Amino acid sequence: MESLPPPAPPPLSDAALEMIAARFRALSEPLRLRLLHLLMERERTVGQLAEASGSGQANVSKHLAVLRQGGMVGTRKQGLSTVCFIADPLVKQLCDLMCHHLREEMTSKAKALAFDPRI
Amino acid sequence: MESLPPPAPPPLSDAALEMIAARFRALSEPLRLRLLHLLMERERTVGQLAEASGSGQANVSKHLAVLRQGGMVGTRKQGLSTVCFIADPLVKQLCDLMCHHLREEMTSKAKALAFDPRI
DNA sequence: TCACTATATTCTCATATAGTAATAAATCAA
DNA sequence: TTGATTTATTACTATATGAGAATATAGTGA
Repeated sequence: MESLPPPAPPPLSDAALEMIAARFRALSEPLRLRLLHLLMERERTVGQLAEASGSGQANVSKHLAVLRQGGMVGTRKQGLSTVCFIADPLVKQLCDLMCHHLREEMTSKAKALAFDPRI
Repeated sequence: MESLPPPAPPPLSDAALEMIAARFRALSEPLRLRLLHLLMERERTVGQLAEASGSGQANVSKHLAVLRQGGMVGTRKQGLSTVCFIADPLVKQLCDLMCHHLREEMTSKAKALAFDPRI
């Protein structure tokens, strides 16, 4: 069983690390996070995402391809349009965790500033 | 309380998205994940991480700088050495979640293959 | 069939990043 | 001080990636 120190993490092959890294990489672009955020609200077509995000159609389409390949976004054809939706609820958990991470760091930095407010 | 549709996500500024993306980006490299994985086992010096990861010293040092800047790894000087450690337990949660995400996709793909084992 | 529309793809360019080698900086021992 | 050791930094190269323009593809309707 586990002894006192941190439970030993399971071994991880290079291939597994590469796959995990690829998924984090899919979440490492602001525009892709913006698209995911918009999709958490409701399903949208590619065109709607382009307009709502303020980015070009080609660019949005390419970023959506990355998210689709990462298993985070799904699509279905509806007439001419491509309707996009969040395919994996884990995406929201990941982003929430990261937001929490960020918030913690910001508040700790704010505290540090409060101790020395000469800037 | 919550109504039926997905709870509306809070608004997110471009600046916030950029910061979140930067943190995911820090986790988007296989070598950095390898370093984190080694550090989950126990604290290690830069040199130990270089040897254990099989990468060069300069490269490991640069990747550690990224992880430190992302608030994921902390360091302290101990004589000549720099001892590195996981600074934020959230890192493990994030990686566990992503592993889970990956595992789900793999098993679903495996099932898909099992339905048509002609390859 | 012929436009028209929505999306995907390709091409090109600029920028970012990983890796390595060389070097600088800091610490310890003799 | 001199020399050895550990880490950080810099310079360089190769590759990856984001953005936009142009084009291709496919569905829709006249």
